[in-house]
Formats: sequence, structure tokens, C-alpha cells
Amino acid sequence: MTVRTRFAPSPTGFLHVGGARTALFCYLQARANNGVFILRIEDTDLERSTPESVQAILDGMHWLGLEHDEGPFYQSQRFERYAQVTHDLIGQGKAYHCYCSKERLEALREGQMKQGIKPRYDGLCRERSDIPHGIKPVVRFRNPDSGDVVFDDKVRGRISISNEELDDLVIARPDGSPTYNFTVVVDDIDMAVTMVIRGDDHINNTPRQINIYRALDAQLPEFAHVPMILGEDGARLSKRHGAVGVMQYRDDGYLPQALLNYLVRLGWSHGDEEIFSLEEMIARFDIGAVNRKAAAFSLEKLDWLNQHYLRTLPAREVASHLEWHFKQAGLDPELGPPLSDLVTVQADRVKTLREMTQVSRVFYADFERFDDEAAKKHLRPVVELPLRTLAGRLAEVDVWEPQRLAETVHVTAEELELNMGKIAQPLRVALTGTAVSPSIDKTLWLVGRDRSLARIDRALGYIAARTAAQA
RNA sequence: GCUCCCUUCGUCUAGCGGUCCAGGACGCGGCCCUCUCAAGGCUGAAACACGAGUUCGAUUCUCGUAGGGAGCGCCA
Repeated sequence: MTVRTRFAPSPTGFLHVGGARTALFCYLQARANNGVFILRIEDTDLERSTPESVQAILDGMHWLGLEHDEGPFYQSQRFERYAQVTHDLIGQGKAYHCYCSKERLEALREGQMKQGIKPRYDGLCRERSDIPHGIKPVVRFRNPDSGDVVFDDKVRGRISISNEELDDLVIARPDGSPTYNFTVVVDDIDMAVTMVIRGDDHINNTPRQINIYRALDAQLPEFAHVPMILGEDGARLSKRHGAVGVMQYRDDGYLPQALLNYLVRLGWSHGDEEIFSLEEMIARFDIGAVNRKAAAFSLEKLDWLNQHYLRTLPAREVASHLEWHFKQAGLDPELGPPLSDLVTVQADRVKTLREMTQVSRVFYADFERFDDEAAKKHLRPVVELPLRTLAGRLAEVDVWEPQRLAETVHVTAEELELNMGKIAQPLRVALTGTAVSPSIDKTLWLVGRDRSLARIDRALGYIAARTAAQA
């Protein structure tokens, strides 16, 4: 039988890391088995669902590269189907109209809590013969009264709960709109889903859903409840506490490969391996090996992975992502070295593409002024001769490439009997305005000949001006 | 309150009764390399929540305790 999984978010916000990981696991499980990955939008709550959220989820999935095979299906477009099933259930006596007021339900619940028992509907309307007028009823599913619901969760193992803990849940509101626990079951049956992979906050819903499957004479799918993801401090992620959409990670300069790799290792491992390409994940992933414990998100480890991918992915590929950040920063890639060259030198110096953009600005646009401290320390009269000598040599370099440039600087240093620090640092400040940049040969290479010579000139002018001012 | 679930270094994890005075990774400390900052190499500190069982032997099995989470909606 074909493996069919689905990711079924409700569009009430962006796609956050927890959802993204669940989606990844669903995707992997399908791909690993040559199966089908379905995307379903659970928008039965018309109040809270928004088109923007739907788009945000689609964007996030696309950016991560988690392409679905079927869908997206929208529950809001399937109301007729749910109504049909509800109708059938009522006809078979497996569901019934309930006229109880919210007030009565509230009082019932309070009373039960007070008695120290679990609040549940008492079934008053199950056998009701009188039909109160003027009240639009809800429809309740008639849950079995006794016995246990037992299922073998792929990640949690056997879970058992007594039907006495469950009650008759509402499956349709007075206006006929269906509720979650009912729609998931109908959809998963209709879409022939074979494995339901979702957050473990749904564990408690599973038994009642299983009862609905049975009432519908449908075959049960397998269930796999994955733990949630906690914030850096181990506390639950919430809107006001660290919960950000995956697109925010793009904005912050992370590569989708890095996020995916980070996410797959959160709650799952394969021996001592840390690095997984999507292909490797597909080959190795095993839903049964997923941990049961909630895991805290670590931005530091994501940083490490991101740098790993900045360094190991083909420079061209990284460059294409970098280009987006350049545009965001208002930098024109055409005004400096090819981005793939830039990537080869900056990749092991930064953690993110955003950072790479920031530290590379100087190769694409002139800097405003010298960093005070750096200038004070390195742009002094003693460096005039070295800089001038260097400028002369650099003007003559035949091929402007790192090795030649390194030789040029070294030879000059030797001639002037200076150690590298004495010549490289002033040059660095002249070229970039700061005391920190890639190795001096690479810096020269990226800045380019014309720009390098002009900047050395500018630095010499700066030294002269300052000397004059002090005199 | 009731039900279900979870518990190995700061964090992510390996471990599926002896191979564990617990392995890897991130982070952190030290050393090396070095034109700055990184990167890299070597190296160090750092954990089985607690208590009873079962067993010749428990990180690994069972049961309690403590701590944590989720659910108990006409939200999903």
C-alpha cells in the first residue's frame, strides 16, 4: 500500500519551527517510502483563518523545499462533505442533536470539577424525544460508553485510554459548520492517509478520533505524535516569546538547508551524524526513532550548521541566496566582485548571509570614514612609505589574484624589513576603513585594483591631513 | 481536580542488562596556527532527577516520589 502522509496546519499565523519540523517529518516519511505527501489547510474556523496565513505557510514550505504532491486541500471547501457524513451518522444513531444551552454545560462542568472528576458531557440529549423550539442544536458524536481505546503510536508506543474518560463531542455547530476532531477524521479517510504525523498536543484527541473512524467503518491509519519544540530557555514557544515564522530565518540570513538540517536533528538522530542533506535525511530518517521528549531550540547550533552550509555548498548556490540579501540591504552586486568569489572568502568568517552582507559592503561601495580607533592605531606617518611602496607595486601586478597579491605584500614587507603586521594592518585599514577583514591578499583581491589604489591614496591623504593638523 | 505523556552533560543527542568511572555534536576553557577577525588542528571541564524493587549485575526492566508538559471547548 502506498504510504500517504499529510501536513495539516491551520492558517492562523505563520509557519513556525514546530510546524516546519512536523511538515519535514511528514515529507521525509512519504519520500522515504516512495509515498505521497499531502498538504491540507484546516481552515474550518472562519473567524481566525486568514488568506495571509495560508500564503505564509505556502511560502514557508516552498522556501524549505518541502513540496507537496497533492493539495493544498481546504477544509472550508469541503463543508458539504462533512454535512453529508454528519447526516449519515445521525441516521445510523451514531450522532444526535443536542439542545443543551451553554449555560447548562457550564454549570455541569463546574459541578464536576468541584467534585474532583473530569468534566464531560452527561449525554442528556442522547435519548431526548421532545424537540425544543427556537433552539438550533449542535450535533454530538455518540462515543462508546465502555471499553478502552488502545493504539500503538509510532513514537510513543502503546497508549491506552478508557472510554469512560471521553464524552460525546460536538461535531457540528448550530450553524452546521463542522469541528476539528470530526473534519480531520473525515479528511484523513477521504484522502486515504496511512500515517498521521502531528504534534503531541493531539495525543489526547486521538482516542476520540479513533472512535469516529470506527463509527465510520474506516481503517485506522498509523499515528505518530512528535514532541514539540521549546524556546531557548526551555519554555514553551509563544507569539510573544521567541515564536517566529520560518521566513524570519531567511530574513536573518539562514539557508534552508541549515534550518532543515537543524530541525531534523531536533528529536531525531542517526548515530553520531550531524550533517544531513535532504537526500540523506530521506535515506536515513525513521519516524520510529524520533524522541519522545520536547526539545529546546538552540540558535547557536543553527548558526554552526548555517556556517557549515555557507562553507560547503557550491559558492554559486550560496551566492544566489546572498543576492537576495544584497538587494534587501540596497547593495548592488554589480558594483564589486562576483558574489561567488565573495562567498569563497567570507563563508568561514560569518554565521549568516545577513552578516556576510554587512561585512562585505566595503567591496561594493565606498566607506564613509575610517574607524577612529583603527585609524589612530594604524594610519600614522610611519606607514606612509610602506603604503606608497605597496601602491606602486600593486599598480604593476600583472594578474590581480590572491596568490600574486600575497607575494607582492610579502616581498614589500621583506624589503622594508617590516613584519607582516606592520604592513598588513595599515593596508587593511586603508582598504576597508577598519582593522578587521579577510586575509590581506583576499581583501585586495575583492576590493579590486582601481579601488585599492584609490583607497590607499585616500589613506595617505588622511595621514597627511592629520599630521598637518597636529603640527 | 481528573486523564494521558515526558525525565542522560548548559543545549541537541548515543545508549535498547555487563562493551559506560557513559560516546558524539553545539556552546564554553586551554594550547597550536596566524597580517586582523574568523576558520582549522589538538586538548580540557561538563550528565544517567530521586527512592525502592527485579537481577549475579542496572543508564538500560518494574513500581513509587519529585519535577515538567499536554488535554479535559460549539479552537485547531
